[in-house]
Amino acid sequence: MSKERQAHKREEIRNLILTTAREIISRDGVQALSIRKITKTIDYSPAIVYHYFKDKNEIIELLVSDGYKRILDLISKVNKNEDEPEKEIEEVFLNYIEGALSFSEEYKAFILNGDSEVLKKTTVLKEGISKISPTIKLLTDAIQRGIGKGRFMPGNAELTAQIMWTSAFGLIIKIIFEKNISEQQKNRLIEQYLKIMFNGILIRKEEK
Amino acid sequence: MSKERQAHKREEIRNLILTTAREIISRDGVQALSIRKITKTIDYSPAIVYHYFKDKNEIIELLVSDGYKRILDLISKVNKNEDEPEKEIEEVFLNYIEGALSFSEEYKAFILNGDSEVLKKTTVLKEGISKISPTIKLLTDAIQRGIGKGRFMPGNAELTAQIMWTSAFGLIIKIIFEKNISEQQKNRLIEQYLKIMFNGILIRKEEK
Amino acid sequence: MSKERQAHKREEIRNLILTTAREIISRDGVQALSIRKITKTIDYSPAIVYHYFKDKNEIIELLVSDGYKRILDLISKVNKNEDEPEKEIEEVFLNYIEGALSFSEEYKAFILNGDSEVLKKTTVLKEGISKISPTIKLLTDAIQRGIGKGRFMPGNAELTAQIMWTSAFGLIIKIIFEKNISEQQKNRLIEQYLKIMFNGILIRKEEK
Amino acid sequence: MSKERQAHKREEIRNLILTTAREIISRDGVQALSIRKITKTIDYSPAIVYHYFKDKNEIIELLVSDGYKRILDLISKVNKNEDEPEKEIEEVFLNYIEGALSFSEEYKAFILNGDSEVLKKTTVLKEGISKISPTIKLLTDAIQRGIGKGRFMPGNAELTAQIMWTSAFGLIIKIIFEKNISEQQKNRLIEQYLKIMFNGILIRKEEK
DNA sequence: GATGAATGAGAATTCATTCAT
DNA sequence: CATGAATGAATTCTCATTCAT
Repeated sequence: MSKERQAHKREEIRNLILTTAREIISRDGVQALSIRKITKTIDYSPAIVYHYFKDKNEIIELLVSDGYKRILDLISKVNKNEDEPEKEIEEVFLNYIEGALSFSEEYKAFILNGDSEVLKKTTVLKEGISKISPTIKLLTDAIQRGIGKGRFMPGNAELTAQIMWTSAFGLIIKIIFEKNISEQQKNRLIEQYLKIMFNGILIRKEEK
Repeated sequence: MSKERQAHKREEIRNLILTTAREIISRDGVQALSIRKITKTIDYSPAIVYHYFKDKNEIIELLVSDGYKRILDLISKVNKNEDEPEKEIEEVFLNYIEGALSFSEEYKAFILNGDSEVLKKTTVLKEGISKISPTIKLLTDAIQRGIGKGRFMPGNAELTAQIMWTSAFGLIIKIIFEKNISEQQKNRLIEQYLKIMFNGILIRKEEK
Repeated sequence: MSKERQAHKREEIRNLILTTAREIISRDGVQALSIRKITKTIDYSPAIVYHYFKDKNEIIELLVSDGYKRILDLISKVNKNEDEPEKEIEEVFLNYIEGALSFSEEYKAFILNGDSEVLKKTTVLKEGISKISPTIKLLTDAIQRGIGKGRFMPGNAELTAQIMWTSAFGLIIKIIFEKNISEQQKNRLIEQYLKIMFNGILIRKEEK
Repeated sequence: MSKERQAHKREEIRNLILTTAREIISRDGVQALSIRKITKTIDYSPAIVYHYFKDKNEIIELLVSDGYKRILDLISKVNKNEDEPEKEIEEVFLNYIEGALSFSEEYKAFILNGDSEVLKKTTVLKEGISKISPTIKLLTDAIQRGIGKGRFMPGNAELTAQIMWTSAFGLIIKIIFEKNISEQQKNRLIEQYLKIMFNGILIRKEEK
């Protein structure tokens, strides 16, 4: 077998393991992942895993950072909109929500993973997180821009980003858990989410 | 021993088991609950559990529906405020958030439980849910009142209730998972949550 | 089954496990001891061990302290001999050597065990050990007495005790390893050991 | 590549494997030696070992008999001292003890190896061994010379050699096992060992 | 009503070894 | 000559559950 062929084969089995792991996590949650389950599915001996990965943790971490990257990609493709940052933010969240829902079980598994390694990457609420997390930074920047332009209410942009994010997150998780939500209802919810975020529910005095 | 006495004793041990299970879940999370841990704590043999419960799952389910009741209690104690429904809603959420955070591990276990039995009770997003779920009904009513009184923006009150609920839910879950959020930061986030819900982030044209 | 009967049965199985473990250690060394080997021998499932013992370590520790106790017993039965401490010391070593050889494999396993828990109990060479180890204390005291009485060469009694002990130890270990030493040769070696030791520490009449 | 060149290369890798194995044993003890550890260190695949050695055991045995040779070398370099054989013997033991301690893990592995092949080489206690083992022969001869010269107490020189050897052995093994012995205490112990040994076998002036 | 005994299944790893290439 | 793939057998330990008593 040629070297490329061999490397190819190797990569194939690595991917087989990763894919199987991902499927198990999607189906049963990350805590249900076990080496045995993986290898039973692909009809190999459990020891084979240690041929391709250091340990179970390496697999989880690979899957996590992969999922993380996918989510980042969803957001970073958004077009800058200098004049109307709300349009930009809307696009971010539409992308994010649609994307998360499209690989929902994985999203659920990772974002709700209590593992401290995973948590490091998914932290959102800490003060100053907008300097660390690319997602929150992107949001915070857009909000700050909106404030600067006099389009958004003045205030702490990071806090606003955090609430917008956790609110979207809550909606996504609920949609994932409640499996039978119709497409139509889903869209109405997303629309309402955006409406409230941008306008709130209160009619302000000045408006009267 | 009289029959009542016996029944009483029986009830006592059942409660002992349930209470211990609840403590373990609160401390270490639901996935750390094991029959052995329960019975070691109360100094009984593991087998005793099967005298009082079908299996481990029954215990978890009981705990979950109990937690559900407690959450409902948190909300239903809120004082009606006819003139300013937003005050009422604010109180609902403050109660709800504080309450959920005060027994956080239980809340997490309960609300993120994938079991279909449990899901029936925690459903929130379905259209028409405001006629079924007391929580959402309460919220929807208050919002409807606000709209009627011309204080809230017109629109679908149920949808608004759902978004407000899922948004609070997302914030709560994130606070629970990211263990090291300071009390101060927590309060700032809750405050910002309420501010956005009520006012949104956008400065509306009419306000200029 | 009566309570005593039950307790008896329990004790029986505990002992069965311990005895089997001891046999394995004697045959194959302490590092070859495994839960599976024990339970395969006694035809039980591996899990049973954890019914009777916390973990594998507890078994080893029990066996070790048991062996330790046995050795201590060998020595502590020795009669004090105030006028001629050398007689007393001789008896100590005769007892010790004979005793160690009578459960030789166990002695070997434990005394050569590199496990730090075990080492704590079998330490001999540290300065000041005569205040800790009963064995060395007993020896040191007797030697000190001999020095005081003008029968032994003056010097550091603890050091002397340590060398006498390690020398006996070396002899014992070698006898155990070289399985085919005849009874006669064994006795000649022990005799020679004592002869060298004593003529070494004893001040002979002519020197006075 | 020429045949010699090839053989040379082959020998080189063999030695690389052996050297690495020796290092692992010295560092972590013989029971920690594993094929994987060897080959990971030298950046080869585990399978390579089976090209050069039958199995893991062959490696250990080679290492052991090599260690034996090294110990022999330590002793055989000692200078003959016709007039004062005790000086010669002292040098032998000082060399032996220092040498053994300088590659302690190997010494331990070697001397405590229960393998019958190895035991043949390390036997010491059999009657008549002084005609077979070079070490004991060397010692016995020196002692015999001492007796002949009227400097040592008359008696069976082989037995004396055996006791001197096993006593040194016991001290060495204990020093190796009890890892934290200070250099100072070590030297005191060795000194005491020699003092006891010699005052034991030496006929002192007063006795003449 | 209570429990001790017992287990089968499963968890993650590690290891020496074989074999086709 | 060298190796990557693969495995079977071990290792310790945990757990939910059953059952005879």
